[in-house]
Amino acid sequence: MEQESRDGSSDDPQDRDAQRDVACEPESPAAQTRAEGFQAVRDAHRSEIAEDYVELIQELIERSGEARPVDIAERMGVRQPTVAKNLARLQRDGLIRRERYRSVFLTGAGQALADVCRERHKIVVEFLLGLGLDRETAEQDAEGIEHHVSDRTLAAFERAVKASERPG
Amino acid sequence: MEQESRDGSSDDPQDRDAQRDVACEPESPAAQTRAEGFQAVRDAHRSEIAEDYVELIQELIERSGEARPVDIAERMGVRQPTVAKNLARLQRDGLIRRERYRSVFLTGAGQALADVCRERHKIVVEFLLGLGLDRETAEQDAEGIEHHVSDRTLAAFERAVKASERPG
DNA sequence: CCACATAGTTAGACGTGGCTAAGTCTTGAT
DNA sequence: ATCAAGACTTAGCCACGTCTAACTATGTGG
Ligand SMILES: [Mn+2]
Ligand SMILES: [Mn+2]
Ligand SMILES: [Mn+2]
Ligand SMILES: [Mn+2]
Repeated sequence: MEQESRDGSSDDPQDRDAQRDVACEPESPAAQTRAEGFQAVRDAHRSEIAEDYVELIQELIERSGEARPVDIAERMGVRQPTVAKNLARLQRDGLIRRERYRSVFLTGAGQALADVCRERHKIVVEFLLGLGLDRETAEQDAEGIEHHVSDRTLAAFERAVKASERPG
Repeated sequence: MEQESRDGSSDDPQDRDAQRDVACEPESPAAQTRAEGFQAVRDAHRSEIAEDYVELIQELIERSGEARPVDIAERMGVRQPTVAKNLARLQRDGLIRRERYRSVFLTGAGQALADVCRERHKIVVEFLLGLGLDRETAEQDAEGIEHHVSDRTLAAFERAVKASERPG
């Protein structure tokens, strides 16, 4: 149970991982590379609420003229005080404007974020539909997947959507 | 700013959403369906740590004979006390066994979960690779996406992987 | 056999994001 | 003009998941 006993001859704690990687099976990312992946997931989680809220707020405003907390709560599937707290964070982060007892509006930054998220959401949904999934499954899975799709992967999704729409 | 003013004639609060859906643009899930999607994402987030940990623990045991907290911490990209707390939750939930100052082992339930997660992880990675992504991007995005892929979507991914491997 | 490096634990802080209960504001109906 | 219903806020609770600082156990090597 001591840090060098499994690696053999190394005296330097720095090269433990390199040693372990060559000593074992071929397919495994370096520990640090792996850690970056998990870090990226944690980062995505921190922006997820903001992204989903501004997207929904934008849609509510377009479709019904205003975004009321009660409607946000219903569509997010949470209680009103939860929405209140999250809206306070969005305001703190400069994504929305609001006055007490009034509906919510997007700032410029909020609009910009909403535009990006809506487009990304649309691409992910269409990609999943192209795989043959029903709309409800596509929508539900996209709601989670969208936050974990890198630019490269989103581009790949977009290519696949175009490829299956154009020549079809 | 009152709950019925936009829907027209309804007196019954229950059918607000149906009314709104027909009144506006065609493509938008019902509020409740949408809420289920967000709920599914929140549920996935609650099991995510457990899934990634048991998967990593299984791999460490297979590759080096034991799973030490310090190695988990390095690969997860977090500090040791974070691992300690998460392992305590895993133990509470019956996924791992451990004694103080010793390494970690999976229970039967932990093994079963790890098996499922590893297989799912592999399918998602291979699917992304099949889209033409580099291995590092595929691994990193898969680390997040894997937790938001329903059974149906996973099956679709698997079909796509087989289709691109077999005839190629 | 003992010291020291390393691993592991504990304590305590913090922010997020959920909830309930209870209060306050607004507004349409009477 | 009032009032009741619904929307919004506030207060306070909780669990999770991250961190730092400080302490304790382990086991190897001198
Ligand atoms: Mn989403
Ligand atoms: Mn979305
Ligand atoms: Mn993962
Ligand atoms: Mn994984």
